[in-house]
Order: sequence, then structure tokens, then C-alpha cells
Amino acid sequence: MAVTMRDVAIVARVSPKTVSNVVNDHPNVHPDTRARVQRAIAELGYRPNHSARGLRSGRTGVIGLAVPELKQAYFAELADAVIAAAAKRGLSVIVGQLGGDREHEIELLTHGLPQTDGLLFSPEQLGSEDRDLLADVDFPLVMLGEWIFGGPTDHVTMHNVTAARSAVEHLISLGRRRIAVIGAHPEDETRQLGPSNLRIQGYREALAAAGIEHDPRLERVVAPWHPDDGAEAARELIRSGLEFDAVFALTDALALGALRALGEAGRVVPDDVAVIGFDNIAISHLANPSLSSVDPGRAEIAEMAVGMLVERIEWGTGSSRPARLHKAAFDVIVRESSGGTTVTAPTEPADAAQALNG
Amino acid sequence: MAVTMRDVAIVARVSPKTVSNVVNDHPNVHPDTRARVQRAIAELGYRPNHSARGLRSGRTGVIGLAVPELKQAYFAELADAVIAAAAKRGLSVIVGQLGGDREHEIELLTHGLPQTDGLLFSPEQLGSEDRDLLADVDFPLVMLGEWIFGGPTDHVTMHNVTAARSAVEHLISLGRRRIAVIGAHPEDETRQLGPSNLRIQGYREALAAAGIEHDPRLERVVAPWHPDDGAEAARELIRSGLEFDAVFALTDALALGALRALGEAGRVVPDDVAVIGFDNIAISHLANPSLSSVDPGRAEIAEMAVGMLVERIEWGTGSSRPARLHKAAFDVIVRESSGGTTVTAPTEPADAAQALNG
DNA sequence: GCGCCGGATTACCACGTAGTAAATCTCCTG
DNA sequence: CAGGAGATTTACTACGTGGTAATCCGGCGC
Repeated sequence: MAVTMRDVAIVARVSPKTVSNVVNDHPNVHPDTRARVQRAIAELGYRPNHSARGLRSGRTGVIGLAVPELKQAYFAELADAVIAAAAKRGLSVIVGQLGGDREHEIELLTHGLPQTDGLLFSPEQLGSEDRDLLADVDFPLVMLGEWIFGGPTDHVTMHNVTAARSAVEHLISLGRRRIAVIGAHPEDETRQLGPSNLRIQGYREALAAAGIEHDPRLERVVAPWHPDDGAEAARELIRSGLEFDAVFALTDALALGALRALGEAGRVVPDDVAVIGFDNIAISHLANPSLSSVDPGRAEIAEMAVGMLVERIEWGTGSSRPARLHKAAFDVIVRESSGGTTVTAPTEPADAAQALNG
Repeated sequence: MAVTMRDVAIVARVSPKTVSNVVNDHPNVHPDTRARVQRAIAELGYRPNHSARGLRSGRTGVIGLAVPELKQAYFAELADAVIAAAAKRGLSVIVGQLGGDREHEIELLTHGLPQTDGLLFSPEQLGSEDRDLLADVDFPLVMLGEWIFGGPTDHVTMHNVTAARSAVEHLISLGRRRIAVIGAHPEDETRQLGPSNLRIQGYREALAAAGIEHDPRLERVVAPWHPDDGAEAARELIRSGLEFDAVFALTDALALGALRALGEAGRVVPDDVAVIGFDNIAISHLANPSLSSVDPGRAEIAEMAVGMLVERIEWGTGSSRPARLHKAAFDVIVRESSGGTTVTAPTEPADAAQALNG
């Protein structure tokens, strides 16, 4: 059996409670006693039992992170950042995969993940129509991503509209006028605030601001965002005979597929067609040509999300503070696929996009 | 406060212990009683307290997975598979990132991850010289990867030698004779069993078997395997003026870099140079051209590793059963970069590679 | 010299669960 | 209808920790 406080107490000739006080850095422990206890701890190799601590204190020191699938690079990198941010605060992370299963996602909201003090949740199947589910959540929760806005829950996300707009403005600044989009979702009452539609909105805003005519035929549907379909969408675009000199792909995975399709068709990137993606996943700069992308500020998202969750955990579920919405600063990363020099866009005032989310 | 067994017991008019028996599916509970208790559980929304259960039973129902970095696609996909395999068995997974820090890795082996029943560990900095560390481990542990062989611990890995050999044999079958390797590590007494050297060995075996002269200058060093360096290694290879008609990159990330460099230099893949990687990460088939690769059998690795760990957990640390070594079946996935049709290699008899690991 | 103050330490207990062993019930045999 | 085997249920307890409140002790003021 493992070493307990009791064992340490015997060796240090104090009570178990004093050991507890030393371990928890309580004041009012005599320095000599503290030293003696610490020596005993080291000697015996004592390690606190987290289950017992959790039972007694109601905290496990573990938070949950729920994503659709870790094998999607975006979520893997998000998890990487979340785990790092949690580790800074001495928290462990249980990662759950919901596999895009709506039932699982609903179940998760009603019960949370076992063994955890709180949950970071990036849903894929829930939409703003499920907002009511959030009202009944009785554990600390911070939502990630763009499916549910305006709920009663803390929410960390990215500047979809403005970042997309900046990406398209970058393409326009290269002189491109016929800019296609890959990854549009059909307009849908309940999903109008999904990431696709927000980014499409940024695209349209950029066109409008530049006085470029909006050609709906250049908005190519890929729904849901299966990366394999990016190439197919680009092939259809090419087959359609429509003229275009740039592609804005709404995720990097779609963009990589588009690069393939363009290559097959003999279109040179970026000379014939400039391409930019969204997410800035790690392999994008290894693509051939390397892929320009919008970096959504993953580290900041993770840091803020963990910070908010910790606050909620520490305040307890009782106090109902108002929900907060945070959007991370983004960067437009210019690489070979839209040849140019690196440009960094400052964070926009949150108001602009915030207005969308009511 | 949450609903406890006590609360359920009162509503169901039984003792708390009977509730426990129902929850744990004990035999010898009267069907009527069981039904009554289950109704009370549903009515009150009772959920077991995992901390208390863990305290009482010594099990947490959580296993740990420690990898260098989740943002490396290989580890993300491994984690994906491990989490899925664990979920099948009702286990949660805490994912830890050691960031390639040797001190962290050693610390992990001495204490394990808190809150977990056992650990799956894929080290990066430990080598066979650290084998002794494993002897003192007092928690269920299954090692993953290729750094430590012959330790006293269960170990799940891939057929590095044979799989690499098959990859090179594939290149040879295309008529290639000047086959370069990207990702060799300097020969090093303590690290001779690292994945690099094992794969290099497979490469040399394939050449030897085909009667092709081995040119050491075609073995290009990239150590450690930073993906960005793959392109640079390929550029150096090109600059060297050495003739070559194929590249075997020891990871897909290196291969993607090589595709870039070859493209820059105007070498057409696969016509001028055939390329194959190793790991079969998800984005490889989106590369341009799509990347041939060796699929190391991630799902099988995860499944076996979790299975072994569960066995160790259930047997308890007391019983010292002999350590097992399992190598997953691999596939050679042929895509455009080495144009051809898909080939599946059967699992080799374990002996061949096993002999290396003594 | 007495009593009080406050720092230091301790006893006691409860957190929610499940193992153990004992108690109780049920049904069958003779 | 007694006896008993087996099924079912229960009382009791410990798991390791930390909150609460009580106790202990040395030094100080009067």
C-alpha cells in the first residue's frame, strides 16, 4: 500500500493533521516541525492521494477537454495548447472525443466528464438552437468554437468575420478580383452562426469594401468540412469554367486539397491562382507551395479558456457571474501560396464581430 | 451537494450498500429491488462519485498517455486511437505532454501521472541506457515507441525494420536503384535502437537483398526529426550533385519537406524521383502529389497497448508476469508520390525484428 | 504569580463508496 | 413444522484527506 500522511506523521512524530498542514502550506506551522515533516516526506517518498483529496475537497485537479476528433490537426493543436495552459496551473486534462455525434454532445452537457472539475467543450453538432441546453449545466463550463453564441456560458473563440475579411483583403491587395471560396455551408436558419457562414460574411465584406462584384457561383459548398472534399470542390470549380484568380479556403485542410486540385489542372500557385487557408495548422508551411493561412490565435484561446474555467471553478457554480465572450487576436500568415511578405493584423475591436452574436 | 448513494437508498427504502450492489451489477440482488433502486437513481439523477470510488477501490478509471507533443500529427493520431480504445473499455485518458524534456520523462517514470491507474508512455529522450529506470516502476506501465527495448515492461511498437524494408522494396520494384534516405541519425552507441536506426537497417537490408550497392552518401542526417529540416536535407542532397531516383523519408513530415524541396528544384515526383514516407499521417494523402507512406498500424498499437495496460491494472502490480512485446501489422500505402497500386504487406513473424531487441 | 493571548498542534470527524461478515429472508426437504 | 441451504440484505468499517474546534504551551502584562 502507498505511503499515507499517517505514515509520514509517525516518522516525523507529529499528527497526521500537521502533515496535512505542511503539505498544504498552511501558516502557523513551526519551521522546525515543517522541516522535520518534509524530511519524513522525502524519506518515505510520500505522494498525496488525489482520490482522497478529491473526496474531501470536492476538487480533482483535472479538467476535461471535449473535441470532435483529435486526429484533425486543428483540434490536436488546440489540445496541445490547452494541455500546456492547464499544466501551468497544475491541472491535468482528460481529453474526450465525441466523434461528431450529436447524442454524445448533448449527453456531455447534461453530465460533464466524470472525474473533472470543469469542461472545455468544442462542439460540432450543436448549434445556437441548442442554446437552452446550456442553461441547465450545473458544472463549470467554457465553450470553444463558433457553433453556439449568446448562450449563458463563458465562450472563447476567434475573430471569424474580421480574420476572414483580412485574409480576403490580403488577396485583393495582390490585385486579385475573382476570388473563390471553398467550404461554404448551405445557408441554414439554425446554423447561420457557424464558422463557415461567419467567414463567408468576412469574405463578402472584404469584396464589398473593395467594390468588387460578388459572384455567388464562386462560393463553393463543402459541408461538412471533410478535408478530402476540398480537392473535389476545387475540381468542380475548375470544371465549371468560371474565371478565378484566387481561392480562399475556409480551413487549411480544404486549402491543401485545393492546392492538389489546382496542381492537377496545371494552374500555378500563386501565379495563376493565389491561395489562402484558415487555421494555420502546423503542416501548412510544409505544403508545396507553402500555404498562406489565418492564424486564429490558438495559444491565446487556450490560455483564456483555461483561465476562465479556473475562475468558474474557484468561484463555485453557485455564483452566477455574467457570461463572458473572448475572441483571440489573429494573424494573417503570408507564405508562398499567396507570395508576399508576412503581414500581421492587429486585433480588431471586439464590437464589430460581437454584433453578430446576439 | 450532489446526490449520493445514501440519498438513493432512502428513496428506494434499502440500505446504501444495496444501492452500491445495484450500481456495480452484483449478483444476488432481487430483480424487484434492483428495479426499485434503478428507478430511484433515475429519479434523483444519481451519479457515482469517482473520487470516493477511487479512494475505496484504489482505481480511478483513468489512464495516462504521455507523449512529447500533441501537435505532432503522429502523436495526435496515436492519442486519437488510444482515447478511442480506452473509451471502449470505459476508461478516460489524461494526456500529458513532456515536450521532449528528459527530466520530465524521468520524473514521470518515477511517479507516474497523478489520478491514473496506469500509464502509456511514448518517450523521446530516453534510450536503452535508461532501461534500469523501468525496473523500479511501481505502477502499471506500457511503453510505446522504439527508444527502449528489452526492458522489464510491456512494450507495443511497430515493425520498423521490416516495414522500412518493405517501403524500400516497393521503391526498388519501381525500378529505382539510387534511393536516398532522409532522417538518418548519427550512429550512437546508446541510441542504436532508435526508430531512425531501425528504419535505416530495413533500408540497407532491402538494398542488400536486391543486390544494390549501398552508398552512404545517400543517407542524409536529420537529427532530431524536426520536420522543417526535411526540406533542408533534401536541398542539400540536391546540391550535393549525387544522382538519386527515389527518396525514403523516415517520417511523413520529413517527406513533405522533401516534396517541397524537390518541387523547388524542378524534379518531378514521381517521374524523376519517387518518394515514400513513414507514419501515414492523415494529411499525407492531401499532399501534392499525394504521399506514399508506411502505415504503422496505429489502431492496432493503441488497441494492444490499452489492452495490455488494462491487464496489468487488473492483475495488480504485485504479480510480475513476464514483459510482452507486441508489434503491430503494417501496410505500405502507395499513392502518387511513388505512383502505383496499393500493396498490403502481411505481418512478418515477430522473430525477425525481435532479434534486434535483446 | 496568575491569567490571558495567540501561535502551534492535535483529536475528531465526515466526505461517498465498497469489502467483510453477519443478519435476515425464502423456499425446500424430510 | 423444524432444519437448513442459499439468496438477499444489512451493519459496520476503512480508504486518505482536510475542516472544525479543542487543547497545549510559552511569554507577556499586571
